[in-house]
Amino acid sequence: MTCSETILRDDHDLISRIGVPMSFAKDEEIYGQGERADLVYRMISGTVRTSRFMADGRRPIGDFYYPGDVFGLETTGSHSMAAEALSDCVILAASRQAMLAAGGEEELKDLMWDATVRDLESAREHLTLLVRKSASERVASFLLGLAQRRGETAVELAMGRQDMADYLGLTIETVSRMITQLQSSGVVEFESCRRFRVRDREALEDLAAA
Amino acid sequence: MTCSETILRDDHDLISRIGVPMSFAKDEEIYGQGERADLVYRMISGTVRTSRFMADGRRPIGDFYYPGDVFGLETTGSHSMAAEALSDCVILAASRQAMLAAGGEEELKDLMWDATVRDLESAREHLTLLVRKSASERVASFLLGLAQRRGETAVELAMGRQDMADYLGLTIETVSRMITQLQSSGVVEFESCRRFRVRDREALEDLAAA
DNA sequence: CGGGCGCTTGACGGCAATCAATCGTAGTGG
DNA sequence: CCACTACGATTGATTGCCGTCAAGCGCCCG
Repeated sequence: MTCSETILRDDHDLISRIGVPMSFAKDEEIYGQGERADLVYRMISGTVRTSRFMADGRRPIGDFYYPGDVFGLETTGSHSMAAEALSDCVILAASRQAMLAAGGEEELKDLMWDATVRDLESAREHLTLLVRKSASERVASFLLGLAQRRGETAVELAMGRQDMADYLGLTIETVSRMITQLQSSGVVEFESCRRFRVRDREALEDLAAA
Repeated sequence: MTCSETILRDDHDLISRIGVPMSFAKDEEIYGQGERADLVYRMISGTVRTSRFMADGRRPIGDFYYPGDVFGLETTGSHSMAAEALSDCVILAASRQAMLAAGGEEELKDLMWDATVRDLESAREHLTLLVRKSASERVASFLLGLAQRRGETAVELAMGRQDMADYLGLTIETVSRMITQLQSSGVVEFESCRRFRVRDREALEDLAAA
């Protein structure tokens, strides 16, 4: 982990104002499960996933975080999940103490509120995704979600098949099969296994719907 | 829906101070999906479930709320899910306006923060439950959760099999089979279909574990 | 006593997990 | 530059769990 100097700063945001930019390499751990949570992070570039290791090897994924997202807040004092870089990342980090000193309690509260609300909405969306029964619906929803997060037609997948599978509650083989299926029905097109393009948005929405 | 007079009030809580007690009969709707959310509720007695109706008939359950819980807050202005009484209920209701006038912004913010944090933790727990693959693990986790929420050994099930099934992402038949299975292995004992007792807590924890 | 409703049980089929092999791409060393 | 390796993704074959359909049971209430 190294520090970088040339980072765009948005002075309207508390973290952006006092945060320290840090770089993480792919697969590097940002914090571990169980560690004390005294830093708050804001994504500048790259993608991060939070996950928890379970005794039997299953690995539920909490969430993915993209540029602009704030993460690392916990309602308790310690991290219930670990955070890892899915790709090379640049992340601003700021301590609660420093933020209190720099911006005051009010601004810190607002920041925490926004991040928590976002986490809650994300968790709810994830829940409805998991309750959807069929594997194809889950995969379709996931791809659609990515596609509408970025406006573009061609979307880069930040994560590999295993991470998708963990997030969707499926196996990597099933995810792969569903993707193949979506492709052969002409709904999406994978240029490479990490990059796809929506060919028939309406059909994709129908498959994702419910 | 009728109003009741003789309700215990806890004056340390904003809702308790100015809330209006309301009674709901079993299966009565407290608010509907899509309605404007300007009231906040606090359970006094009974149980409430929030759920969303989907086009194909599936009905994901958001959460169950028990005495003491606060619900009805939304991060947007309207209710994304409906709330219904699972049993006869008494609930305190207070409008945001009235709470602002009576307690001030600070106290309302604190209230919303606590309720939102609770919702988030609950959603995360629900997520790990759904990612658990096997039906028996889900049912075991659910029963264990209920058992540790109430300290007692004998637990009353507030909801029917259908609500359990919706919450667990299973069918009512599968839930029933798993319960039978748990019973015949001596882990729990159902005195009636709405009331059970944990016979071997350690075994139940093992089954729920992961 | 009879009807209705919710729960349980049974038989069967389908979908996704598992096991296993192959393919494709990227990275490495000759 | 090209083999060779390694790893992730895909595809195939088979198993097994859970959903579906259907019947039976128990309980409450009229």
